[in-house]
Amino acid sequence: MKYKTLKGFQDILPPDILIWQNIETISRDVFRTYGYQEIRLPILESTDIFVRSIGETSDIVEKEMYTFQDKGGRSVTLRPEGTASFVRAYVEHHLYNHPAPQKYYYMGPMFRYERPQAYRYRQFYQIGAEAMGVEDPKLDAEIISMLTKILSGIGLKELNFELTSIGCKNCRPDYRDALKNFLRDKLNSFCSDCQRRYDLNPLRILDCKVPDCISSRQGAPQVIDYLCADCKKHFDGLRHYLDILKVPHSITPNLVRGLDYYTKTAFEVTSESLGSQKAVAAGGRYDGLVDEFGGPPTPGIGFAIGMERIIPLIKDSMKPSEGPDLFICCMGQYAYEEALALAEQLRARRLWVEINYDDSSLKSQMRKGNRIGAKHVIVIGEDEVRNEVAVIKDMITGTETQSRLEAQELVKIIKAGS
RNA sequence: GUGAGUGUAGCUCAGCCGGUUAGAGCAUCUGACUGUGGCUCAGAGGGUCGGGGGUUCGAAUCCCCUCACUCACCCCA
Repeated sequence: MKYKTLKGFQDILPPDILIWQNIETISRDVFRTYGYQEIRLPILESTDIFVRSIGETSDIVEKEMYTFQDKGGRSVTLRPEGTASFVRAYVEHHLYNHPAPQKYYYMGPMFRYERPQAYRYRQFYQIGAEAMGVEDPKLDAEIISMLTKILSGIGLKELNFELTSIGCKNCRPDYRDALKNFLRDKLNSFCSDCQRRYDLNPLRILDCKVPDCISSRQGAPQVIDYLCADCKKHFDGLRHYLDILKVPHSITPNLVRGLDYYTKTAFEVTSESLGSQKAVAAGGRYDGLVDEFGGPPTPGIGFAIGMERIIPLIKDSMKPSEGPDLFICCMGQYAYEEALALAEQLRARRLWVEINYDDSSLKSQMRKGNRIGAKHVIVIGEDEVRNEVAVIKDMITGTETQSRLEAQELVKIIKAGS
């Protein structure tokens, strides 16, 4: 094969595309009821937008970005995630001048140059939401509740909802120090990855799956115990409101986020039936990011759902089957002329109509009507054209009904049958 | 970037101790049934056996290299 998609990229074809559309429709409907409006952002941005927000030492920036020079010599990057672009747009269009909270959602592709594996692609799709301008945990609870509504609306079951607070720029350094102090003298009992993480991102040691590391980190200090008064109050408030909204959740203190901009609330939704890449959605609060982009200090919170992660979970239950409302079999030249015109009239009445295009036998045409899943088939030949009457066959029940060769009556029969 | 596994028809796979023209099921198309689908039967089309090199009289099969895919690590939606 000469040409094929790039590694980690994929075509999405029918009938799978119907599942995608279905998920998008359900999501839009939930967003609408919570007052979230769609925003469409460019896929390509200036590189420093991501470097500044995601963090220079994060894995995404260090090794996963699709970065290149455009013809003007500028460094540009295919977006690896949505929030940075969104905040850029929020500041650029002075959206902070509108009444808070400002609520937006987006859906579209993201790009990360990673080694592909199960449920992980280099171009992957996210449905994301961002809410700006409210610091109160009531908003956190609401957006999290909305996320669970979307996921359950899509039909996902048995998900784990993990929640924590990772503090703010005031209390997180204290925790980081406490953790490093705890780890310092027992570092050689950790794996080589963890020893590297010690300087780079010590919080991630808490997430390591190596058994020795798990036992060695027993008794390590937890973020939650180091939250400042403000962060603690926020976190307690969030848990209270989540209880009121009956959003089931578990506290996972060592939940680690890969992006530098998160503050306070961080959460992740996972599925055990996925394999190694099991996060289906994740998000958190980013109260310093607008500031960072040159806007007025504005709190924000958001999440993103990974399309490729949720589709395998619902593929079996969401099996769309579609076929034409009517397939027209034609015998002879006059019949084709009649059929073409008739098809147009029926399509104008919102029916999906297919006609046969070659002079194959009636049997072969019927077979085709059946194969493509037509709900009804009509045969038009010389007699039918002359008498303006034809037999329309219901392909599910097999019953035949006589009808005048005329759009209105045909529509009535077809709609009654389906 | 690291490690392991797999590459034969559109799809799922058999064939692999080397041996005539590379198979099956499903799918597609046609016919049996000259104007009525599904079931059945018959037939047809569709392959550089991932690519290159080597061993050999002879390679899908054995050896080397390479590419692609998959899974896992790292990390993440």
